[in-house]
Amino acid sequence: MGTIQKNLGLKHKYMAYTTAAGALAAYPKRIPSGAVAQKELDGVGQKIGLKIQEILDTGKLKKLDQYNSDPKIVTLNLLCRVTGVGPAAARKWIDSGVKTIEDLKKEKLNHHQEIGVKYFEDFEKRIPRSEMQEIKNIVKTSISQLDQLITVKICGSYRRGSESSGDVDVLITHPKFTNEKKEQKDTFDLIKRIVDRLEKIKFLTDHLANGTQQYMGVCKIPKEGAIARRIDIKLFPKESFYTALLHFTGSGEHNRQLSCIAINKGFKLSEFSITPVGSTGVEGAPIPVQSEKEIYDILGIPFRKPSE
DNA sequence: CCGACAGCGCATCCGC
DNA sequence: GCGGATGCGG
DNA sequence: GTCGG
Repeated sequence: MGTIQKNLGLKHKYMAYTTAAGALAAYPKRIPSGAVAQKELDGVGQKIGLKIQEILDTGKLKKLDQYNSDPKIVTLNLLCRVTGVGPAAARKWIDSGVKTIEDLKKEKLNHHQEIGVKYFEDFEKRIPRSEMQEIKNIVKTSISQLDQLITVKICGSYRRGSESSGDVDVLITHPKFTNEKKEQKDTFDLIKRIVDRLEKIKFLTDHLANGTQQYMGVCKIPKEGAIARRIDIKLFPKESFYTALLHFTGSGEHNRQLSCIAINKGFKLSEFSITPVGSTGVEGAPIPVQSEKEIYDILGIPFRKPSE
């Protein structure tokens, strides 16, 4: 239900379904009824409570079956799997008769969508940890040849120790790239130089977005039969690096927990900084941190490695 | 009853 | 050509 | 869709 709401353009309903599902999954006991679910679980209200009851009673959900038997919804869900295609573009094409990915190839697409269609199958394949390690080696080696001072971290589920990942999330920083010198970022142009280099060795094959702070593109291990992978490279000023590292290592659930703890203890934690928040709600200057552990220390909770 | 639900970088579109 | 709005992604 | 002001 959540995915459908998202593809319809109702992203907050999507969030509502996602949190409700998360609460349900995290609940240690069996839920005997929709009413109990609504009472016990944060994020489950009347409507979802009734849906839970229906599933308990009948084993299915009428509303969901209705959606799944609606050809427009089925096509919507298909088209939205293409990266670069969202609710607005999908709706437009469905109205003009597009039904399949093959149909989509004949439409006028922007660059991002062209790449999305080109690698449609590849992008849905998981990346085994062994391949992530190969990718990490290529990226690290190549970047260190460019400038030894650049710090490179592969984040996401890989950093948490997962046996497979959905994409490659690379975080970088440089001691000379600070908030103060950020204004010169266009001349500094670290990302562009890195992208050039990785392109030259045939690692990056296509680009989706190529800015001064953020790159999104496609990479392949340069060997026969390799699968195309989505890769992001993000540059953070050194003051923000460890909060960013924490944030992009996740998980999303872990981020929400930390954020909640931070608020309770009078801080605000984001990917950019950790700041004190006074009782009046006024936000203070960011607290400098030089490791992830220091952030845990500030929050007064024991440090847990990403893999925990 | 009604707004928040994160905020932002990049590509592209739109109006001028 | 330019500034702002929109779509999209993570 | 859910929560909270």
